[in-house]
Amino acid sequence: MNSSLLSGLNPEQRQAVTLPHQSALILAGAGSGKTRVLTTRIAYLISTGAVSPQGILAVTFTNKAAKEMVTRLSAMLPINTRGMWFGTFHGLCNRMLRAHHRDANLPQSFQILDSGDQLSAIKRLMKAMNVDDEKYPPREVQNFISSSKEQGLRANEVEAFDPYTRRKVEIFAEYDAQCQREGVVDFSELLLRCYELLSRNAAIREHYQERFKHILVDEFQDTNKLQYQWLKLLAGDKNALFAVGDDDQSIYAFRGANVGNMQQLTRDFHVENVIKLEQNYRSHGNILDAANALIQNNRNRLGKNLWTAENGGEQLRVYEAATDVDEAAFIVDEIKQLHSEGVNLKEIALLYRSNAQSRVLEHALVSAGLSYRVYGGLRFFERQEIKHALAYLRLMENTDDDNALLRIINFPTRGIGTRSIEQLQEAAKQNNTTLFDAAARAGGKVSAFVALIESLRSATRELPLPEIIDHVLQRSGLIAHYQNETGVKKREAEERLENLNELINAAALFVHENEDDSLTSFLTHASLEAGEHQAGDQDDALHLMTVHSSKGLEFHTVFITGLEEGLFPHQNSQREDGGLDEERRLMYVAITRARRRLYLSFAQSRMLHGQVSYGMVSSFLRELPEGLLHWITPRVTARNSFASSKSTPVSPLLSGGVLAPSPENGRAGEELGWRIGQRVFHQKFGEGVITGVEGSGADARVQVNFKRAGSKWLALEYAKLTAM
DNA sequence: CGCACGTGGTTTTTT
DNA sequence: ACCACGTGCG
Repeated sequence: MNSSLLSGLNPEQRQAVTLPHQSALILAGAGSGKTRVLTTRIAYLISTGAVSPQGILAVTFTNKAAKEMVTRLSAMLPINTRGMWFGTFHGLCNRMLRAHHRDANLPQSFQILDSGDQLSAIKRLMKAMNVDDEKYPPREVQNFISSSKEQGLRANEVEAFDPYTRRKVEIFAEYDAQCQREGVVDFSELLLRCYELLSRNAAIREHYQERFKHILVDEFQDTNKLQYQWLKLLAGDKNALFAVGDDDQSIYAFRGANVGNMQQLTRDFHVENVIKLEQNYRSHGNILDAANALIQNNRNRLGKNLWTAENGGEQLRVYEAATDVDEAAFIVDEIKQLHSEGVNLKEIALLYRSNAQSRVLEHALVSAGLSYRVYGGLRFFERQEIKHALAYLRLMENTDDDNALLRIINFPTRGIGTRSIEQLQEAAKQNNTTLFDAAARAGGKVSAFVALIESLRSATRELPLPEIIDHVLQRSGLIAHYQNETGVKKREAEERLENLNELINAAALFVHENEDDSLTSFLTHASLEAGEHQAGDQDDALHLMTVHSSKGLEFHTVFITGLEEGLFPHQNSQREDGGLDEERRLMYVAITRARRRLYLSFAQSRMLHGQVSYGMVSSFLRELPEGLLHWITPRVTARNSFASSKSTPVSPLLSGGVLAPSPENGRAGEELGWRIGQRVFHQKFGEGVITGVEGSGADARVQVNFKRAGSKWLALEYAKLTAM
């Protein structure tokens, strides 16, 4: 065994890496070397001869994480990583389903629907079923279907006690039937179908159980019920399930992640000792102390406390801005300062709770000439022109794919209108065939389309992948279509042409990197790895992203912005069970992204949904120990008195200006000294902010958004309000 | 067919 | 405020 593998590991990491053949739960805090432990464990198992590389199944959630593991493993051991089963849940299920497509009752070249494809399939089906899409919004139906599948439930297993749900179940059943006819599977179907394959087919199940002696799972706290069942099935009663996760970083309950799987695993697999990795190698002490203090407010934690050998470092810098624009201006100033001190822009992240918040920040950054990258936009394989190109390829591969046909039968336009398409759908239904078959029997322009697809197919049969795509792009008319764009759309079309060209490059790269360079394989790749947004790693640019997408990353300096009650924690989270705890975990994730410097900022007012809204400081900020914080803006506890607020700013201590009240509200009640944005205290309701003023004299009323009690209208004559 | 205008919604997201 | 989507007109 290569003993250098273990050098540099702390005792807990070493214990985890060198565990005997048994199932384990590794509770790995932020920055505790989780990925290192996972990959070193694999390297350890292989190099001690405990298992061959083929005997390992390593599962992650993202392709990026899977790639990272392979890269790090091959740096540790000189092994051929090809043929190893490292991948995402979806990727691995896809692999099994391709290998056993007959047993899974799927065509060999089944196609994968991404969420967008799934939604259009559902809309199309609902139209055919005459379902009122006002009463049953397609998105809701989609959620219903996906979340049912993610619980491991088929349509006939979903409990439906009311007519509304029963109808959705009917749509669910029809949808699955439609997918089956068309030879396509959606994301959750990949998992469910694979689970069913393994549970129903003993021979296949035993084959894989025999093979995968060690199953390792990353980000285990993010697994849903179905994923856990799938893992259990593969583990059987002999194999070792090595799960690494952090319950404090569980931020995906809204998409079905079930933290309870961690507890469940310890029971199901008789895990006696949960190994905790609590030493953090990322952040300075004050940052960790803040994170620890915050997360201690959560109930039902498995429990762990991060510590570091580093010193305390700086205090956390807190800034209270008058407006969102001022907040952005402050951030820009600080970034300029940091940059001049030698901190690279790419070592700085601006985090926010919701995407809409990036706008103001971007505006300020553009004006300041600072380069930045926003994460989480439209991804390469999701672009319209790419989806069109792929639809041609998919239809060539599988003519049953009605989704693909409908996308391109009239794009570029070839005179096949809604009427003709309806006739086709009618005919297909009558003869119980696919749209393509129906089209083959039609005449005129429709048959010309069929001929086009046939000719694309025969002309490209012998060509290598990039040339197939090139041919299709040319002959389908896609290229010509975008080349013919003029006027305002010219620029957009040029970009689309570039992307189409990039698709050929992507195919060339794919052929270079993959053994299986078939079209089916490439199409699968396109669905399952929608592609990182852009390369651009070498540019020195700031990172702008939601707190969610920051998970797993780290930066020298982090700005957590918009720390206002209602925004972060988000308003909508209050309604959901355990919602506030999840928001707190989100804040925990945000804090622990920072290595050296952390800024926390909030604004007294910000533009939200086209309206100025007034918020209070986030309760999360109040949960941080004062001693760790350095208030850059003076800490204000008693605000200007009530009489003076008429003509002076809400807070005279603010550096920036103050919001002008909207005219109609500004007059009303103003003579009493109350105005929008004013912070007030009420004996019964506590702290709040005035969000509306109405009437005058004895009739004057104010609307106050109370932190605890919510929004209320109060008659000024009776209510005892004090300015804060 | 394609554009213009109107309407509703607006937390987080990977596969 | 802004965007995505759908309908109706030229």
